[in-house]
Amino acid sequence: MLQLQKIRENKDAIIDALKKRNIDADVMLNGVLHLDEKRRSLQTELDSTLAESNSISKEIGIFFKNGKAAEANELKAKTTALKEASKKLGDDLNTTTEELQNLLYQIPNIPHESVPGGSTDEDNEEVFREGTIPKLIEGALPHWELAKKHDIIDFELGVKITGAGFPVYKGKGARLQRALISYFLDKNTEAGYTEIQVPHLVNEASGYGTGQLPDKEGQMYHIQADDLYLIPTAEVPVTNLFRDEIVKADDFPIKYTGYTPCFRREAGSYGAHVRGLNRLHQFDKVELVRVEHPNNSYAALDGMVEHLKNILRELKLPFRILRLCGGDLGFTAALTYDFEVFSTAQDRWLEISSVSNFETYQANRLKLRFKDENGKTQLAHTLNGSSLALPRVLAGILENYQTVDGIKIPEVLVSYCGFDSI
RNA sequence: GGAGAAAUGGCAGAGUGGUCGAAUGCGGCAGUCUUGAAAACUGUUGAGGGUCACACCUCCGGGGGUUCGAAUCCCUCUUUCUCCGCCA
Repeated sequence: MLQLQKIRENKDAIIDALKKRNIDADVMLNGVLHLDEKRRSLQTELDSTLAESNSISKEIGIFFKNGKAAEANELKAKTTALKEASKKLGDDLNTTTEELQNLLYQIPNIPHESVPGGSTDEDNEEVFREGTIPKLIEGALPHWELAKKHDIIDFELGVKITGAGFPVYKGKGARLQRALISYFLDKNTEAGYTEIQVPHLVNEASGYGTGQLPDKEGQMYHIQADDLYLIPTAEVPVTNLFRDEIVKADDFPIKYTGYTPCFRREAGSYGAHVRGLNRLHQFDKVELVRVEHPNNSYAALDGMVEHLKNILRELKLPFRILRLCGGDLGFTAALTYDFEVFSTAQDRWLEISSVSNFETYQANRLKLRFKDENGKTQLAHTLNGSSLALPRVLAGILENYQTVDGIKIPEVLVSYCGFDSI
């Protein structure tokens, strides 16, 4: 959520910046300013009404104490009108505040100045590429064929017990999954991230805190009986640990990593691009979350990018990094880098990580603040990134590492797997 | 799931209808003393709205109510604790 004060001060600059997202925010922002003005004038009016009735109440108290009931009762009569007025003003104020809030929820984050214009993923800007794309053996297979051939992932079995998009990992497939999770967590904790295990279900307030609600209402699984949501990413529970918190400036950098399954309804997905592991309703992911001082958040983002590069180098997977264009940028992000691994057998790039700086956008909703050098409280910056999303890394490994003698396991994973080929 | 108790500032904990945004202690910060530190002493120390700055307003788990006036009384929800039941 954007800060009201910034909208008041920089309306035109914000409208301009939001054009990168291909939206015309003119009407929305004017609506915000109008409601804000209305809210403040109602607040002022209510405050003075309350101030008056407060002081009368005090006088009444004093009269009663001194045994002057007549005078007290005379004053009581005066408060009736004030009470009615403050009730009405209070109701109006609440309505206006709610309208204002709802409007603010609809305005996405301001893209960072480095975000390129554009509307689709084709307009994303490639900023880095590394690794050689391997020449595949004769008759190389896509991962869903390999999974079947070696009986390591069973998609049909998942359909039977749950539905499409819920695969069952078996034998070496399951073990490889577990190996990847351990390997990622180890790399992250070595880099100073604290490992954490969090609930996989969150309440509504957490959904609003990180911005999945109301923007992505239909994309989360919702358990109606208990009004809880299955997490679409560990970002939600981990970042919400800091909801309504005021941290100390010395606490920075705050760095967490956690493994969770992720649940996504993916309503509206279809076609060849969702085959196999490419798009699932349930998948595993190891996540990085950081809370940073505003002065340091972009350095932190760069640090996360470098960290992920190292992991992909160790896995020896060819990858590239994209800076997302305005049209492809997530609702809450100011700047996002996507990491993609090249899937040789599918001849396409697969997104395996998304690393973002949200600046104060999430913090404003979360009320995540810190005391700065002058003892003033101000909003912190939040960041997160996948390190990494399992299924597509798995797909990349299966496809890129296939040989005539089976699938080789990347060297760094052998000790985690306990075998070197499938 | 059943019965009872409770929820107050960073923490502990007082406060049962009126000068209570809240005693006191601890912690934090600043200062005095000290070569320095510790101890001791002094001061200071919640959040949000509003204002150029004050004033002023709101917040004692959430929501609603009673009252001129609510941390305090009533209703409701949530959470925690104790006991019982069930259980990985």
